[in-house]
Amino acid sequence: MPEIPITIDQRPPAIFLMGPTASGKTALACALADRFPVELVSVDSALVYRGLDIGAAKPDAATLQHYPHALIDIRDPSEPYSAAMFREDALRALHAITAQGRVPLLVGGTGLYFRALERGLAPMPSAQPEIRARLQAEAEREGWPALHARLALRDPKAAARIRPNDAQRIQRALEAIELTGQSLTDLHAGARASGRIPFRVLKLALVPADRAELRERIARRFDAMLDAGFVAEVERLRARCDLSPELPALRAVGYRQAWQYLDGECSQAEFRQHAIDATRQLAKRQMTWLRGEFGARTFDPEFAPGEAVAAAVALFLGH
RNA sequence: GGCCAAGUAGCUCAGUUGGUAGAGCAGGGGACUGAAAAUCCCCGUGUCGGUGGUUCGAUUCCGCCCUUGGCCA
Repeated sequence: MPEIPITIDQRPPAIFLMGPTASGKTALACALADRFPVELVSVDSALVYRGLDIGAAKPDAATLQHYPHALIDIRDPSEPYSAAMFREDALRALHAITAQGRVPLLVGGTGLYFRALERGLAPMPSAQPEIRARLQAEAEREGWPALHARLALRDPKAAARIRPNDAQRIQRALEAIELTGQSLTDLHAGARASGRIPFRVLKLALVPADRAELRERIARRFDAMLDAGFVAEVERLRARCDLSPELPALRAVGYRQAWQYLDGECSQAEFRQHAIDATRQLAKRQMTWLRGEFGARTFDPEFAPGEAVAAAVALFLGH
C-alpha cells in the first residue's frame, strides 16, 4: 500500500494584516484579538517612534492597554531605525508569541518591512553616518548624477537600476561598496542569507476599491488630528532642540508639513492641505506595494469586512 | 460711473514679435534590500473669459461685452 504523501507544514502560523493608512487596520486587528488567540505586532516605520502619536495615528493609550502592540514606541525620534532592525525585532517578537502558544498578527502599512520580514535581506553593512555625510557633501558640490556616474564604474548593474537623481539609493550603494569592497550587486547576489520567514503566513489586505472614499477618510482623520492637538505635539518635539527635520522620524507624513508650517513657510490652511495631500500620496504608494507583490487576500474596507476576515482567520487557524 | 491691471490645465502662473500652448503643484500609474510615512521614474487637448472684426489663419492685433482685483470719483 503506497504511502500517501502528506506534507504537514509544521511551521507555526502568523497572520499579516496589511493596508494603506486610514483603511481601518487597527480597529480590525483589535476586533480579531477579541476573537482569536492572537498577539499584535506593529509593522509601521513611524509608530516605532515615541512622541509621534496623534499625527502618526498611533492607537491611543487605552487601546494599547487593552490590545498591546509589539514594536510601537521602541525608538526615540532622534534614533535611526531600519528595515533590518525591524526584521530582527519582529522575528524576536514572533518567536516569543509563538512560545506562549499564541499567534502573531502583524498589522501595518510599511511594505518594505513586510517584504524584509517575509523574504529576508542580504547580508549588508548597516548605515555609517560619517560616510553618508561625506557623500552628501560631495553630492552638494557635484550633484547626484556625478556620484551616479562614479557608481556606474564600480557597479554597472546597480547604476543601471538606480536613477541618477535617486540620492538615497546612490548613497547607499556607494556606502556599501566603501564598507565592504564589494558591489551592491554582489552583496545582493550573496543570497538573502537571512532567509524566508519560518512561519506559515496568512496574508490579508484591506484595499479600498474606491479611492474617493479613502480620501474622505484621510481628510476627516487629519481634521480630527488637528482637533486632538497635533500641532502642539509637534511643538513639543521642536522644543527639544536636538531634533531636526532631516531625521527619518520627522520626515513622516504630517510631521514634515507641520514642521514647515511652524517655521512659517506656509499658512495653516496650506499646511492642512499639504499634509492631506502627502497622506493620500502615501496611501497610493502603499497600495502599489499591495498590488505589486504580496499576493494577499484583499478585502474592501468599504464593505465592513470584519466577518469575512474573521472567517478567513478561523479557517487558517483551524477554529 | 471713469481709469488701470488680470482672465490660459483641478490650482498658481509662463508663453505664442499671428501658424490652436507648457512649467510647478494637485491627480493617475510604477519602482523599491539597514532613511521606506523615505527616495525616485513615467503620464499634460485645455471652447487660451464671451462675442464681433482685421487676416489665408486670432489664444495672440482691434472693438464691444462679462468677471475679478486696484486706484479715482
